[in-house]
Amino acid sequence: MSEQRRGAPRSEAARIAILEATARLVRERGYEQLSMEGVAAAAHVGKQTIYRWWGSKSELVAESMLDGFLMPGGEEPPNTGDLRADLAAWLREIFVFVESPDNELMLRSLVSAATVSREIGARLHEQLGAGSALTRRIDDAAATGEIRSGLLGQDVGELLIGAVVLRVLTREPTGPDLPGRLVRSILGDAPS
Amino acid sequence: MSEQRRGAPRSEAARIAILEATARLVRERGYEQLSMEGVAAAAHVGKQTIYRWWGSKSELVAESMLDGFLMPGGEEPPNTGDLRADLAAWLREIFVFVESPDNELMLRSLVSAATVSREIGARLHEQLGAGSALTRRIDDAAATGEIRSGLLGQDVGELLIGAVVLRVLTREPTGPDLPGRLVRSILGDAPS
DNA sequence: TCATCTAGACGCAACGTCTCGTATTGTAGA
DNA sequence: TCTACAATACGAGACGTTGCGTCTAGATGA
Repeated sequence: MSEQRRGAPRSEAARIAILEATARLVRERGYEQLSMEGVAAAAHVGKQTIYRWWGSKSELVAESMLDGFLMPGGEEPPNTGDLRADLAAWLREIFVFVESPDNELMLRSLVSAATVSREIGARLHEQLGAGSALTRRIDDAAATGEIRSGLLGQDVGELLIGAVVLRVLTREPTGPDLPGRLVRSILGDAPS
Repeated sequence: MSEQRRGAPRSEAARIAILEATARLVRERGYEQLSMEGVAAAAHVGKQTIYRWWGSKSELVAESMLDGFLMPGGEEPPNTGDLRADLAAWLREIFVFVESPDNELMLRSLVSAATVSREIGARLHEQLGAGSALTRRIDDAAATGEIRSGLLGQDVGELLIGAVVLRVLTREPTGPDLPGRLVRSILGDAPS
Protein backbone atom coordinates (compact mmCIF):
# COMPACT_ATOMS: atom_id res chain seq x y z
CA MET A 1 0.00 0.00 0.00
CA SER A 2 2.67 2.49 1.01
CA GLU A 3 4.01 3.57 -2.36
CA GLN A 4 7.67 4.35 -2.01
CA ARG A 5 8.53 7.90 -2.93
CA ARG A 6 11.56 8.56 -5.04
CA GLY A 7 14.06 11.36 -4.81
CA ALA A 8 15.63 12.99 -1.81
CA PRO A 9 13.50 13.08 1.33
CA ARG A 10 12.62 16.26 3.14
CA SER A 11 15.58 17.72 5.01
CA GLU A 12 14.92 17.75 8.72
CA ALA A 13 17.88 20.08 9.23
CA ALA A 14 16.32 22.69 6.95
CA ARG A 15 12.97 22.33 8.66
CA ILE A 16 14.48 22.92 12.11
CA ALA A 17 16.62 25.81 10.90
CA ILE A 18 13.57 27.53 9.40
CA LEU A 19 11.39 27.10 12.47
CA GLU A 20 14.16 28.28 14.77
CA ALA A 21 14.91 31.32 12.64
CA THR A 22 11.21 32.13 12.57
CA ALA A 23 10.96 31.93 16.34
CA ARG A 24 14.00 34.10 16.81
CA LEU A 25 12.87 36.78 14.37
CA VAL A 26 9.37 36.86 15.81
CA ARG A 27 10.82 37.43 19.25
CA GLU A 28 13.11 40.14 17.97
CA ARG A 29 10.85 42.07 15.62
CA GLY A 30 7.29 40.84 15.89
CA TYR A 31 4.85 39.43 13.40
CA GLU A 32 4.42 42.37 11.06
CA GLN A 33 8.13 42.95 10.65
CA LEU A 34 8.77 39.29 9.94
CA SER A 35 9.54 38.62 6.27
CA MET A 36 9.93 35.37 4.40
CA GLU A 37 13.13 36.69 2.88
CA GLY A 38 14.46 37.42 6.33
CA VAL A 39 13.67 33.91 7.51
CA ALA A 40 15.30 32.38 4.44
CA ALA A 41 18.45 34.42 4.94
CA ALA A 42 18.66 33.77 8.66
CA ALA A 43 18.14 30.03 8.19
CA HIS A 44 20.56 29.86 5.22
CA VAL A 45 17.83 28.34 3.15
CA GLY A 46 16.36 28.97 -0.28
CA LYS A 47 13.01 30.74 -0.34
CA GLN A 48 11.55 27.90 -2.34
CA THR A 49 12.29 25.52 0.51
CA ILE A 50 10.02 27.62 2.72
CA TYR A 51 7.26 28.02 0.18
CA ARG A 52 7.39 24.31 -0.61
CA TRP A 53 6.26 23.38 2.88
CA TRP A 54 4.47 26.44 4.24
CA GLY A 55 1.95 28.51 2.36
CA SER A 56 2.07 31.70 4.35
CA LYS A 57 3.69 33.62 7.15
CA SER A 58 0.91 32.70 9.54
CA GLU A 59 1.33 28.98 8.85
CA LEU A 60 5.03 29.30 9.49
CA VAL A 61 4.54 31.12 12.78
CA ALA A 62 1.87 28.61 13.71
CA GLU A 63 4.11 25.59 13.28
CA SER A 64 6.99 27.32 14.98
CA MET A 65 4.74 27.75 17.99
CA LEU A 66 3.13 24.34 17.90
CA ASP A 67 6.49 22.61 17.76
CA GLY A 68 7.51 24.45 20.89
CA PHE A 69 10.02 26.84 19.36
CA LEU A 70 7.97 29.82 20.41
CA MET A 71 5.73 28.93 23.31
CA PRO A 72 6.78 26.98 26.37
CA GLY A 73 4.69 23.93 27.13
CA GLY A 74 1.37 24.50 28.82
CA GLU A 75 2.09 25.09 32.47
CA GLU A 76 -0.12 23.21 34.84
CA PRO A 77 -1.57 24.95 37.83
CA PRO A 78 -0.09 23.81 41.16
CA ASN A 79 -2.12 21.53 43.40
CA THR A 80 -1.92 22.30 47.10
CA GLY A 81 -5.51 21.36 47.79
CA ASP A 82 -6.68 24.97 47.84
CA LEU A 83 -8.10 25.54 44.36
CA ARG A 84 -8.54 29.28 44.74
CA ALA A 85 -4.96 29.82 45.84
CA ASP A 86 -3.68 27.47 43.16
CA LEU A 87 -5.53 29.23 40.38
CA ALA A 88 -4.45 32.64 41.60
CA ALA A 89 -0.83 31.53 41.74
CA TRP A 90 -1.10 30.04 38.27
CA LEU A 91 -2.66 33.21 36.90
CA ARG A 92 0.00 35.31 38.55
CA GLU A 93 2.71 33.28 36.85
CA ILE A 94 0.98 33.74 33.54
CA PHE A 95 0.65 37.48 33.98
CA VAL A 96 4.33 37.74 34.82
CA PHE A 97 5.13 35.80 31.67
CA VAL A 98 2.73 37.89 29.59
CA GLU A 99 4.02 41.20 30.88
CA SER A 100 7.67 40.36 30.40
CA PRO A 101 9.11 42.61 27.69
CA ASP A 102 10.87 39.58 26.24
CA ASN A 103 7.56 37.89 25.55
CA GLU A 104 5.37 40.80 24.54
CA LEU A 105 6.23 40.80 20.85
CA MET A 106 5.98 37.05 20.65
CA LEU A 107 2.57 36.87 22.26
CA ARG A 108 1.09 39.61 20.14
CA SER A 109 2.56 37.87 17.10
CA LEU A 110 0.76 34.74 18.12
CA VAL A 111 -2.51 36.61 18.37
CA SER A 112 -1.86 38.20 14.99
CA ALA A 113 -1.22 34.82 13.46
CA ALA A 114 -4.43 33.50 14.99
CA THR A 115 -6.44 36.28 13.37
CA VAL A 116 -5.09 35.22 9.99
CA SER A 117 -5.05 31.44 10.19
CA ARG A 118 -8.02 29.33 11.21
CA GLU A 119 -5.59 26.52 12.06
CA ILE A 120 -3.82 28.53 14.73
CA GLY A 121 -7.11 29.46 16.27
CA ALA A 122 -8.10 25.81 16.40
CA ARG A 123 -4.77 24.73 17.89
CA LEU A 124 -4.95 27.53 20.39
CA HIS A 125 -8.31 26.29 21.54
CA GLU A 126 -7.10 22.72 21.59
CA GLN A 127 -4.11 23.59 23.72
CA LEU A 128 -6.07 25.75 26.13
CA GLY A 129 -9.51 24.21 26.06
CA ALA A 130 -11.19 21.09 27.36
CA GLY A 131 -8.92 18.26 28.40
CA SER A 132 -6.28 20.52 29.85
CA ALA A 133 -5.11 20.07 33.39
CA LEU A 134 -6.78 23.32 34.32
CA THR A 135 -10.17 22.13 33.16
CA ARG A 136 -9.94 18.80 34.95
CA ARG A 137 -8.76 20.43 38.14
CA ILE A 138 -11.82 22.65 38.25
CA ASP A 139 -14.20 19.84 37.37
CA ASP A 140 -12.76 17.79 40.22
CA ALA A 141 -13.24 20.66 42.66
CA ALA A 142 -16.85 21.02 41.59
CA ALA A 143 -17.39 17.28 42.12
CA THR A 144 -15.93 17.29 45.63
CA GLY A 145 -17.85 20.40 46.67
CA GLU A 146 -14.82 22.63 47.10
CA ILE A 147 -16.57 25.08 44.81
CA ARG A 148 -20.26 25.38 44.07
CA SER A 149 -21.66 22.74 41.74
CA GLY A 150 -22.81 23.59 38.26
CA LEU A 151 -19.49 25.11 37.32
CA LEU A 152 -17.91 23.65 34.20
CA GLY A 153 -14.14 23.60 34.07
CA GLN A 154 -14.21 24.51 30.42
CA ASP A 155 -16.28 27.64 31.02
CA VAL A 156 -14.16 28.79 33.95
CA GLY A 157 -11.01 28.17 31.95
CA GLU A 158 -12.34 30.20 29.04
CA LEU A 159 -13.16 33.11 31.28
CA LEU A 160 -9.73 33.15 32.90
CA ILE A 161 -7.78 32.66 29.71
CA GLY A 162 -9.95 35.22 27.97
CA ALA A 163 -9.02 37.75 30.63
CA VAL A 164 -5.35 37.04 29.97
CA VAL A 165 -5.76 37.48 26.23
CA LEU A 166 -7.63 40.71 26.78
CA ARG A 167 -4.73 42.00 28.85
CA VAL A 168 -2.33 41.13 26.06
CA LEU A 169 -4.41 43.24 23.71
CA THR A 170 -5.15 46.22 25.92
CA ARG A 171 -1.67 46.24 27.46
CA GLU A 172 -3.09 47.38 30.75
CA PRO A 173 -0.69 46.73 33.60
CA THR A 174 -1.92 44.16 36.08
CA GLY A 175 -1.78 44.72 39.79
CA PRO A 176 -0.58 42.03 42.18
CA ASP A 177 -4.13 41.47 43.43
CA LEU A 178 -5.72 40.99 40.02
CA PRO A 179 -5.29 37.19 39.86
CA GLY A 180 -6.96 36.78 43.23
CA ARG A 181 -9.77 39.14 42.30
CA LEU A 182 -10.47 37.34 39.05
CA VAL A 183 -10.50 33.92 40.69
CA ARG A 184 -12.82 35.13 43.45
CA SER A 185 -15.03 36.84 40.88
CA ILE A 186 -15.82 33.40 39.57
CA LEU A 187 -15.46 31.00 42.45
CA GLY A 188 -16.47 33.33 45.28
CA ASP A 189 -14.86 33.14 48.71
CA ALA A 190 -13.96 29.84 50.24
CA PRO A 191 -16.66 28.47 52.53
CA SER A 192 -15.58 29.11 56.11
CA MET B 1 -3.82 82.61 22.74
CA SER B 2 -5.45 80.69 19.90
CA GLU B 3 -2.93 81.28 17.15
CA GLN B 4 -4.75 81.51 13.85
CA ARG B 5 -3.47 79.02 11.37
CA ARG B 6 -3.09 80.11 7.79
CA GLY B 7 -3.70 78.15 4.62
CA ALA B 8 -6.46 75.73 3.78
CA PRO B 9 -7.88 73.80 6.69
CA ARG B 10 -8.07 70.06 6.75
CA SER B 11 -10.63 68.67 4.33
CA GLU B 12 -13.38 66.90 6.21
CA ALA B 13 -14.60 65.33 2.95
CA ALA B 14 -11.22 63.70 2.41
CA ARG B 15 -11.12 62.51 6.01
CA ILE B 16 -14.54 60.89 5.75
CA ALA B 17 -13.78 59.34 2.37
CA ILE B 18 -10.58 57.79 3.71
CA LEU B 19 -12.19 56.37 6.83
CA GLU B 20 -15.13 54.99 4.87
CA ALA B 21 -12.89 53.42 2.26
CA THR B 22 -10.79 51.89 5.03
CA ALA B 23 -13.86 50.42 6.70
CA ARG B 24 -15.16 49.02 3.43
CA LEU B 25 -11.84 47.44 2.45
CA VAL B 26 -11.30 45.95 5.91
CA ARG B 27 -14.74 44.35 5.74
CA GLU B 28 -14.05 43.02 2.26
CA ARG B 29 -10.47 41.80 2.55
CA GLY B 30 -9.30 41.96 6.14
CA TYR B 31 -6.39 43.66 7.80
CA GLU B 32 -3.47 41.94 6.13
CA GLN B 33 -4.80 42.49 2.63
CA LEU B 34 -5.49 46.16 3.29
CA SER B 35 -3.00 48.47 1.57
CA MET B 36 -2.53 52.21 1.87
CA GLU B 37 -2.46 52.43 -1.92
CA GLY B 38 -5.77 50.64 -2.07
CA VAL B 39 -7.33 53.03 0.40
CA ALA B 40 -5.99 56.06 -1.48
CA ALA B 41 -7.36 54.77 -4.77
CA ALA B 42 -10.74 53.81 -3.32
CA ALA B 43 -11.12 57.16 -1.58
CA HIS B 44 -9.86 59.13 -4.61
CA VAL B 45 -7.24 60.70 -2.45
CA GLY B 46 -3.52 61.27 -2.73
CA LYS B 47 -1.37 59.00 -0.63
CA GLN B 48 0.22 62.02 0.99
CA THR B 49 -3.16 63.04 2.38
CA ILE B 50 -3.30 59.75 4.25
CA TYR B 51 0.27 59.84 5.49
CA ARG B 52 -0.19 63.48 6.55
CA TRP B 53 -2.79 62.52 9.15
CA TRP B 54 -2.18 58.88 9.93
CA GLY B 55 1.16 57.28 10.52
CA SER B 56 0.36 53.65 9.88
CA LYS B 57 -2.21 51.15 8.78
CA SER B 58 -3.08 50.29 12.35
CA GLU B 59 -3.74 53.94 13.24
CA LEU B 60 -6.00 54.25 10.24
CA VAL B 61 -7.97 51.15 11.12
CA ALA B 62 -8.12 52.35 14.70
CA GLU B 63 -9.66 55.70 13.87
CA SER B 64 -12.02 54.13 11.38
CA MET B 65 -13.29 51.97 14.19
CA LEU B 66 -13.35 54.62 16.88
CA ASP B 67 -15.35 56.97 14.68
CA GLY B 68 -17.96 54.31 14.23
CA PHE B 69 -17.26 53.46 10.62
CA LEU B 70 -16.35 49.93 11.55
CA MET B 71 -17.84 49.09 14.89
CA PRO B 72 -21.35 49.91 15.95
CA GLY B 73 -21.56 51.98 19.12
CA GLY B 74 -21.16 50.11 22.35
CA GLU B 75 -24.42 48.35 22.94
CA GLU B 76 -25.72 48.66 26.43
CA PRO B 77 -27.10 45.61 28.14
CA PRO B 78 -30.88 45.70 28.59
CA ASN B 79 -32.30 46.44 32.04
CA THR B 80 -35.31 44.37 32.99
CA GLY B 81 -34.36 44.10 36.64
CA ASP B 82 -32.98 40.59 36.24
CA LEU B 83 -29.25 41.09 35.87
CA ARG B 84 -28.45 37.49 34.97
CA ALA B 85 -31.00 37.42 32.17
CA ASP B 86 -29.94 40.85 30.97
CA LEU B 87 -26.28 39.92 30.77
CA ALA B 88 -27.05 36.64 29.02
CA ALA B 89 -29.20 38.42 26.47
CA TRP B 90 -26.52 41.01 25.93
CA LEU B 91 -23.84 38.34 25.51
CA ARG B 92 -26.05 36.44 23.11
CA GLU B 93 -26.42 39.52 20.94
CA ILE B 94 -22.69 40.00 20.94
CA PHE B 95 -22.03 36.39 19.97
CA VAL B 96 -24.49 36.67 17.10
CA PHE B 97 -22.69 39.78 15.95
CA VAL B 98 -19.28 38.18 16.36
CA GLU B 99 -20.20 35.02 14.50
CA SER B 100 -21.82 36.77 11.56
CA PRO B 101 -19.71 36.13 8.46
CA ASP B 102 -20.07 39.81 7.58
CA ASN B 103 -18.27 40.82 10.74
CA GLU B 104 -15.65 38.11 11.06
CA LEU B 105 -12.98 39.75 8.95
CA MET B 106 -13.62 43.11 10.53
CA LEU B 107 -13.31 41.86 14.09
CA ARG B 108 -10.14 39.92 13.46
CA SER B 109 -8.75 43.01 11.74
CA LEU B 110 -9.50 44.97 14.87
CA VAL B 111 -7.62 42.44 16.95
CA SER B 112 -4.73 42.55 14.49
CA ALA B 113 -4.62 46.32 14.71
CA ALA B 114 -4.60 46.11 18.50
CA THR B 115 -1.59 43.80 18.44
CA VAL B 116 0.30 46.41 16.43
CA SER B 117 -0.78 49.67 17.98
CA ARG B 118 -0.65 50.45 21.66
CA GLU B 119 -3.22 53.18 21.06
CA ILE B 120 -5.86 50.78 19.83
CA GLY B 121 -5.28 48.58 22.81
CA ALA B 122 -5.77 51.55 25.10
CA ARG B 123 -8.92 52.71 23.31
CA LEU B 124 -10.25 49.20 23.34
CA HIS B 125 -9.82 49.07 27.07
CA GLU B 126 -11.30 52.54 27.47
CA GLN B 127 -14.36 51.65 25.44
CA LEU B 128 -14.91 48.33 27.18
CA GLY B 129 -13.52 48.94 30.62
CA ALA B 130 -14.47 50.87 33.68
CA GLY B 131 -17.10 53.52 33.26
CA SER B 132 -19.09 51.58 30.73
CA ALA B 133 -22.78 50.91 31.27
CA LEU B 134 -21.98 47.25 31.78
CA THR B 135 -19.60 47.95 34.63
CA ARG B 136 -22.00 50.30 36.39
CA ARG B 137 -24.87 47.89 36.02
CA ILE B 138 -22.93 45.15 37.76
CA ASP B 139 -21.69 47.43 40.50
CA ASP B 140 -25.28 48.52 41.17
CA ALA B 141 -26.41 44.91 41.41
CA ALA B 142 -23.65 44.17 43.89
CA ALA B 143 -24.69 47.18 45.98
CA THR B 144 -28.37 46.17 46.11
CA GLY B 145 -27.56 42.55 46.90
CA GLU B 146 -28.89 41.08 43.66
CA ILE B 147 -25.53 39.38 43.35
CA ARG B 148 -23.03 38.53 46.03
CA SER B 149 -21.01 41.45 47.33
CA GLY B 150 -17.33 41.78 46.63
CA LEU B 151 -17.80 41.53 42.89
CA LEU B 152 -16.29 44.40 40.93
CA GLY B 153 -18.07 45.38 37.73
CA GLN B 154 -14.75 45.94 36.05
CA ASP B 155 -13.50 42.44 36.80
CA VAL B 156 -16.72 40.78 35.72
CA GLY B 157 -16.75 42.83 32.54
CA GLU B 158 -13.19 41.83 31.76
CA LEU B 159 -13.99 38.17 32.20
CA LEU B 160 -17.02 38.31 29.93
CA ILE B 161 -15.41 40.41 27.23
CA GLY B 162 -12.28 38.29 27.39
CA ALA B 163 -14.38 35.22 26.68
CA VAL B 164 -15.80 36.97 23.62
CA VAL B 165 -12.36 37.92 22.35
CA LEU B 166 -11.14 34.39 22.89
CA ARG B 167 -14.00 33.10 20.74
CA VAL B 168 -13.05 35.51 18.00
CA LEU B 169 -9.56 34.05 18.02
CA THR B 170 -10.35 30.36 18.33
CA ARG B 171 -13.37 30.56 15.98
CA GLU B 172 -15.11 27.95 18.04
CA PRO B 173 -18.85 27.97 17.37
CA THR B 174 -20.93 29.04 20.36
CA GLY B 175 -23.98 27.14 21.47
CA PRO B 176 -27.20 28.91 22.40
CA ASP B 177 -26.66 28.14 26.06
CA LEU B 178 -23.13 29.50 26.29
CA PRO B 179 -24.09 33.06 27.32
CA GLY B 180 -26.21 31.76 30.19
CA ARG B 181 -23.49 29.34 31.28
CA LEU B 182 -20.84 32.04 31.31
CA VAL B 183 -23.00 34.46 33.28
CA ARG B 184 -23.89 31.78 35.82
CA SER B 185 -20.26 30.72 36.03
CA ILE B 186 -19.57 34.11 37.51
CA LEU B 187 -22.74 35.24 39.22
CA GLY B 188 -24.07 31.86 40.26
CA ASP B 189 -27.77 31.08 40.31
CA ALA B 190 -30.27 33.67 41.44
CA PRO B 191 -31.14 33.38 45.11
CA SER B 192 -34.52 31.66 45.38
C1' DT C 1 0.69 83.70 1.47
C1' DC C 2 0.50 79.31 2.89
C1' DA C 3 -1.43 74.82 4.07
C1' DT C 4 -4.07 71.51 1.85
C1' DC C 5 -5.59 68.87 -1.99
C1' DT C 6 -5.14 65.06 -6.16
C1' DA C 7 -1.97 62.79 -8.90
C1' DG C 8 1.76 60.28 -9.69
C1' DA C 9 7.04 59.55 -10.09
C1' DC C 10 10.70 57.64 -7.32
C1' DG C 11 13.83 54.17 -5.05
C1' DC C 12 13.40 50.42 -2.07
C1' DA C 13 11.86 46.12 0.15
C1' DA C 14 9.39 42.04 -0.01
C1' DC C 15 6.35 39.29 -2.46
C1' DG C 16 5.76 34.62 -4.78
C1' DT C 17 7.41 32.17 -9.02
C1' DC C 18 10.83 30.32 -11.66
C1' DT C 19 15.27 28.47 -13.12
C1' DC C 20 19.79 27.09 -12.34
C1' DG C 21 23.27 23.46 -10.74
C1' DT C 22 23.94 20.01 -7.08
C1' DA C 23 22.90 16.34 -3.86
C1' DT C 24 20.34 12.39 -2.49
C1' DT C 25 17.26 8.85 -3.03
C1' DG C 26 14.58 4.78 -5.50
C1' DT C 27 14.13 2.00 -9.91
C1' DA C 28 15.67 -0.49 -13.85
C1' DG C 29 18.82 -2.41 -17.02
C1' DA C 30 23.44 -4.48 -17.81
C1' DT D 1 26.40 -6.26 -8.16
C1' DC D 2 27.24 -2.31 -10.61
C1' DT D 3 25.61 1.43 -13.30
C1' DA D 4 22.59 4.57 -15.51
C1' DC D 5 18.53 7.31 -14.91
C1' DA D 6 14.36 9.37 -12.97
C1' DA D 7 12.42 11.89 -9.24
C1' DT D 8 12.64 14.95 -5.61
C1' DA D 9 14.79 18.31 -2.35
C1' DC D 10 18.23 21.53 -1.68
C1' DG D 11 20.79 26.51 -1.73
C1' DA D 12 21.09 30.47 -4.41
C1' DG D 13 19.33 34.01 -6.64
C1' DA D 14 17.07 36.35 -11.00
C1' DC D 15 12.61 37.97 -12.22
C1' DG D 16 8.34 40.84 -12.64
C1' DT D 17 4.93 42.70 -9.47
C1' DT D 18 3.12 44.99 -5.58
C1' DG D 19 3.14 48.11 -1.94
C1' DC D 20 5.95 50.93 0.91
C1' DG D 21 6.90 55.83 2.43
C1' DT D 22 8.88 60.14 0.41
C1' DC D 23 8.88 63.61 -2.77
C1' DT D 24 7.48 67.00 -6.31
C1' DA D 25 4.11 69.44 -9.24
C1' DG D 26 0.28 72.17 -10.11
C1' DA D 27 -4.40 73.49 -8.49
C1' DT D 28 -7.52 75.10 -4.83
C1' DG D 29 -9.11 77.65 -1.07
C1' DA D 30 -8.77 80.41 3.43
